[in-house]
Amino acid sequence: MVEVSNAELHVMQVLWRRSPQTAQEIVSELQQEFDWHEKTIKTMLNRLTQKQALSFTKQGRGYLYSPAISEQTYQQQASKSFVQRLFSGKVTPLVAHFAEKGDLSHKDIDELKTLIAQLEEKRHD
Amino acid sequence: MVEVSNAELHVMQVLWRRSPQTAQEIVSELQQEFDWHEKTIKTMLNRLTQKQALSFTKQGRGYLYSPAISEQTYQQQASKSFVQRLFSGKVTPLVAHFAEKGDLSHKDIDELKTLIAQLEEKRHD
DNA sequence: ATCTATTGATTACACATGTAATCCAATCGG
DNA sequence: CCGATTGGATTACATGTGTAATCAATAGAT
Repeated sequence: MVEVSNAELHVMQVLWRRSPQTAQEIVSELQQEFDWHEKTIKTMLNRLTQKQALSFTKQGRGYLYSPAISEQTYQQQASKSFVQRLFSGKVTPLVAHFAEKGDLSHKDIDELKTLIAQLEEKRHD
Repeated sequence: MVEVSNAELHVMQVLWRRSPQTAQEIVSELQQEFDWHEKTIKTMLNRLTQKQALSFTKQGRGYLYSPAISEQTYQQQASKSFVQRLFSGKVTPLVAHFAEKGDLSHKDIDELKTLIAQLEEKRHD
């Protein structure tokens, strides 16, 4: 599994939202949200390409960057390993924690309910 | 928030299961599962006490270690920050990923259903 | 009482990460 | 054409982590 660090994840997220983008575009977008130096972001771009989390094509002077792994895939792998580590692979206790702390809105609960209903549907096979 | 590393988490988990325990007991238990040198485990005990994730009381030659943070608390904090990072704080998409990959058993689905039902109950307040 | 084994403390060392600065080649403005 | 700028590559450096080895004090064994 490609290991993306905390800070690097923010870079990935920019490119998951829109790609391909030039370094300069990525830098601008990230600097709206984070107090990162341009050089810092370049370093992360470099490391991410080395890890093959990003790919790029040459465009004039520089590169056009794109994600080399999809957000879906990353989320799935990361979620699975997280839930494995903390909850022995069971996702329900995690949801329960959110519930206990009142971190679930009515909307969240409704969405979960819908999701569960769909799962119950599907399990008739 | 107390930051517990990956390897250190396994040490915490041993003490969450049973505490207090001596270093020797912890080492024995961990070595059943991991190929870690005694010295390695001692280092982790040391770092965890420095981080105040573990506390200890003197007992003869050595220490008796105990968790200084509860598993509940740790799980809650870690879950929240994980879901924040990857899913903007929404837990439903995470569950959906598990669902999609068929990583939810019938039992999991039933448990989730029960949990949701309880939440719906409670929201009449 | 002395030697030895054990325990926590300190030190070690490579790799990852956060956070840049510097270097070098290509490009753009004049 | 030439100097300034820009982009990626390389280097830097502190801190965290995985994985121990060494040190020093103490408790047992003889």
